[in-house]
Amino acid sequence: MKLDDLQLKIMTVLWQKGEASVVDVRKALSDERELAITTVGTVLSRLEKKKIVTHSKEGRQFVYRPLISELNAKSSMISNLAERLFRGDTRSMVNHLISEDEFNEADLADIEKMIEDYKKKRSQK
Amino acid sequence: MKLDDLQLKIMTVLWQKGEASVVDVRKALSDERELAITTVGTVLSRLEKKKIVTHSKEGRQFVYRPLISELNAKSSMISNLAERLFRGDTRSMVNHLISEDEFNEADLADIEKMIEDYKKKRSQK
DNA sequence: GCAATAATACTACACGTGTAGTTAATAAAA
DNA sequence: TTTTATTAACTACACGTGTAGTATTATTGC
Repeated sequence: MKLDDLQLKIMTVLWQKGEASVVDVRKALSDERELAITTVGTVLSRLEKKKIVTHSKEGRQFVYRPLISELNAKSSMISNLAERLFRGDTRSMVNHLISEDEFNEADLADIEKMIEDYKKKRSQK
Repeated sequence: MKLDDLQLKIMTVLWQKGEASVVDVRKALSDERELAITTVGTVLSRLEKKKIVTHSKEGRQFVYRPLISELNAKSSMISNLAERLFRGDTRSMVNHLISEDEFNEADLADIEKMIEDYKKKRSQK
């Protein structure tokens, strides 16, 4: 799956709120960008055509809900990039992040902790 | 910077070979996709317009060379995604990879080793 | 009941990209 | 020298996306 910029912004609002009307979405984004209501509406119906969201009627207005989870969407987008950049080898992607992304000591320690935590969690499952 | 699918494929060839003519690029990609020479040419000149590659004349044909390194391009694309998905927090991206990407024990060990190696390398610089 | 308002539906347009055909220029072959 | 092959330039078109105006429909306040 692939979400372009505005699409992702809008999905983020839906994930955050659980559900939202066109007006809600527009308002949620108003800090960073001033969009016409129709713009938000258009994008939302396109997302619906692609089965990424759905809507139900609440009075006279549509309330949209995501059909895919944030986690899934992110995973999918990350895998997609890993596919494109590292022939699907996500380990290489992690390696790139570690060795090129200017993490400081503390960040690295954090990451090591994440790994330990994850190992622990997994072993007890 | 942003490279779409075919663009990235073509850049990958250039990075690999250092430089290549339109015919070379086409041939290098011929295993996975059969493209018209003009298609490759069109994409290459668009990339040139965007200052991502340049060319020089070799006899009657153009030889293209990348203007940006593979490492830079990848970093940029990864940062871009991290920006979009995690508000720029690459640590979160690593965390997502670790906890959602179904790494096995060996992978995790690998990653820990990468971190150690990187730390070591950095400390002696 | 009618006018104003609010909401969605429909239409439109620019831009980047993938894709490739057609044309023009040039070099090689006959 | 004329024909043929090679190469790049130009043109074209479909598709997805961002963006929003206009039209239509439904609601509500008077």
